[in-house]
Amino acid sequence: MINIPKGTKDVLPQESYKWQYVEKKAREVCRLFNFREIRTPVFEHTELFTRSIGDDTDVVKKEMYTFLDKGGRSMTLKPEGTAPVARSYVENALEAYSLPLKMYYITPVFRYENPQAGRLREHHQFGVEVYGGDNAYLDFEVIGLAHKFLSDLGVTGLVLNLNSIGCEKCRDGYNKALKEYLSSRLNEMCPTCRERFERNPLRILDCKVEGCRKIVADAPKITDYICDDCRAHMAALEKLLKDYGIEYKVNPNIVRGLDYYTKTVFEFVTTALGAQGTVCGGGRYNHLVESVGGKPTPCVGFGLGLERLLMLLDSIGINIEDDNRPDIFVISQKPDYTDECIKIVKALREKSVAAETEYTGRSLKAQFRYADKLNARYVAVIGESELNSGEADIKNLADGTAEKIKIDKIANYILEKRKCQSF
RNA sequence: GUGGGUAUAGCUCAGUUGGUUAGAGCGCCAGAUUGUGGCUCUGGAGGUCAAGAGUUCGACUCUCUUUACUCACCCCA
Repeated sequence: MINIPKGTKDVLPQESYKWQYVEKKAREVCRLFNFREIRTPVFEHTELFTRSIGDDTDVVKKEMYTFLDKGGRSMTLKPEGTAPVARSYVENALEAYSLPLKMYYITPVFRYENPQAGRLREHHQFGVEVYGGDNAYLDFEVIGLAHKFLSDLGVTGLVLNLNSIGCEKCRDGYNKALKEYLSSRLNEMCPTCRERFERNPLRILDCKVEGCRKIVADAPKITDYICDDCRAHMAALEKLLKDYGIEYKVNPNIVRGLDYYTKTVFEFVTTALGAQGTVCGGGRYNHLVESVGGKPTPCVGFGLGLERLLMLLDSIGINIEDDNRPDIFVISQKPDYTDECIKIVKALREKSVAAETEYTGRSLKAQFRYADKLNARYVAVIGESELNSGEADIKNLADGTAEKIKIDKIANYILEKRKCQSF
């Protein structure tokens, strides 16, 4: 017996409709906002990620699925969706199209981590990217898209956390101030924070250890150090969010784990999923394109975890309709009529009616039960009398009513019903 | 990488101080006077009790090891 690899999940036939629904909603909202889909490979040259995400991040240091291909090249399964888009943008000279260029993707991503609630080794992200444009309107466009997507799905209880981590200029100054403040209390802090002090002091702001949190509470705030330009950017974004009624909370402690972020960072967070509450995270990355060899091009985008979103929909109790079901199940009264049933079903399918029948010669009752399990809308029994008269009872399984219809008119009957009941 | 928890039927779980043939509910299959589903009733299939070793006359039950899963830390979606 071979098991599924740790941290991965099958999407089974009885639940795939939920994925299809969410993906369809994502594509719809992207169409409304004029974002076009981009698809990139599942694996890339390892260097793409080390250069863009940053050598020093956890993702690159310990979470990548990296392997040598048969030509001895180092390849990595994509741990996130943004860097491959940047690579493609540069490689295909997408700047030649009108900017800003707005793109989205739905893709699996891979990180070698220990799984837990809301965290997998393979998960799926819906993400959007805007290339070319540094003003807050575009940040707002991206956040607004996420907001509309989530609220169209009926998601409640998410809080939009917002912060600015400044550009490199202000971040340098802030890092200096932060380290100065922390250096005297370093021995009171947890071992990981002591390590972070050298590597990435910003991250200490995010520590959950009680002692560290107390120290961090009085630490200098990034908001006091960001430059006029970054400050104005943040203010403009906040004004837009207020003007359009999108609630948010400024959270000076949110820091993202990928080095390419500048200025705006944001997360949509819930408390309903256990420890992993970030459903959607994103921000601005104005130097990403340069880091993969392109011209300076400001960008903004987000990634949204589909597994976490589905978990959230489930916990809220949002009911998604399963529309993967037959319009009609054609029952063979006796196994003798299987050929006739197959013929009828074929004709129905030609007319765009989803039709199913019995192949294994089961009893009438078993076929009814099966049709019921499949959630078929209608059922027709085909036997001697039907074949003689050319008419069959079309039974509505939901309410048990039936109408006598000519067999060659069944498709019309169902298409007519579909029009009024919109299925 | 580090901690805690769990492992018995397809699923959710019972299983007495160690004792003979390991149970229930749901699901699946089949019947309930021979051409009509859902509800009800009856019957059936389905388990190396995670694996290995040990203690014992005897282990699902006790001990050890391994593995898997799970939750949490770190970090992220």
